[in-house]
Amino acid sequence: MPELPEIESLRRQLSRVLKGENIGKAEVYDRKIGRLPDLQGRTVAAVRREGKALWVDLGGDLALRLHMRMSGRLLWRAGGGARPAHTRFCLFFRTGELLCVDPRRFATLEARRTEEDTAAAPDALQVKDAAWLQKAAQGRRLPVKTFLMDQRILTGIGNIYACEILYDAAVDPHRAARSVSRREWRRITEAMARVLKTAVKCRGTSISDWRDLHGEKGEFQNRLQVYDRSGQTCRRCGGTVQRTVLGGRGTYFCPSCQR
DNA sequence: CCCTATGTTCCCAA
DNA sequence: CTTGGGAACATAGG
Repeated sequence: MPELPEIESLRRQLSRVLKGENIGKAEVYDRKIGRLPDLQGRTVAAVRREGKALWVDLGGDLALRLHMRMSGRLLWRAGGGARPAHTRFCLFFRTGELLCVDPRRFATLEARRTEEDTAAAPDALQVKDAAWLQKAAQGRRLPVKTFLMDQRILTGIGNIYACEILYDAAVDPHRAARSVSRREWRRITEAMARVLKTAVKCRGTSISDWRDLHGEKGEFQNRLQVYDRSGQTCRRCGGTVQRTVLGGRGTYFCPSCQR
């Protein structure tokens, strides 16, 4: 479920709660999520984000890499108590517990060496160069929306924010990436920064079950312009928001003002 | 039974 | 070899 703004919200909250704290023990309840070495006594040095993945640096060369995929959630609680359904692992600290809950079991957890952090593609919040995007899109016939969601090109954008960004930029998500003009790439670049920064400030989009580290809803669902609004009136031009499918994902856009 | 779901990866055909 | 589309992964909810 989580995209860049949701993961960035988790990162900030995790950093505040975990930095400098020592791990008492780690328990994995679902082997499918991954395996862990003995982490007893390890200290959290930093929490970083790489696209939609979280890195928990544990000093030395050791780090945990966590990816929430579709339904993963992290929950911090000061006290103990019964584990929620679908809890996949737990890290215990003197100050509380960090639980990972993931109904669909797509999330991944791995212990890795810090140097294995091989960030190849730039973070969507760092991309400010329309010319660079246009170059990357050169010759590509795939829909511009699918292009923006390709984590090998740039990282962090998922289905909701791809829809919102293209709406903000007034570009039709079906357009072949290579057909997008420089002016349109400029609009997309600006929309990307605007939408993602605002969504981070709102601590993400709680459309169904996204909750932050402390179980709180985000606020960006109140500011969505197209996502999940099919059949409703476009706030910009009065047209009707349509839903189509691109790359197997529900895609929302306004055919009258996104060209 | 059908469809949908904030993600990634694999397979296949062109 | 590259590109793009679709299925698969696993589970819950409407």
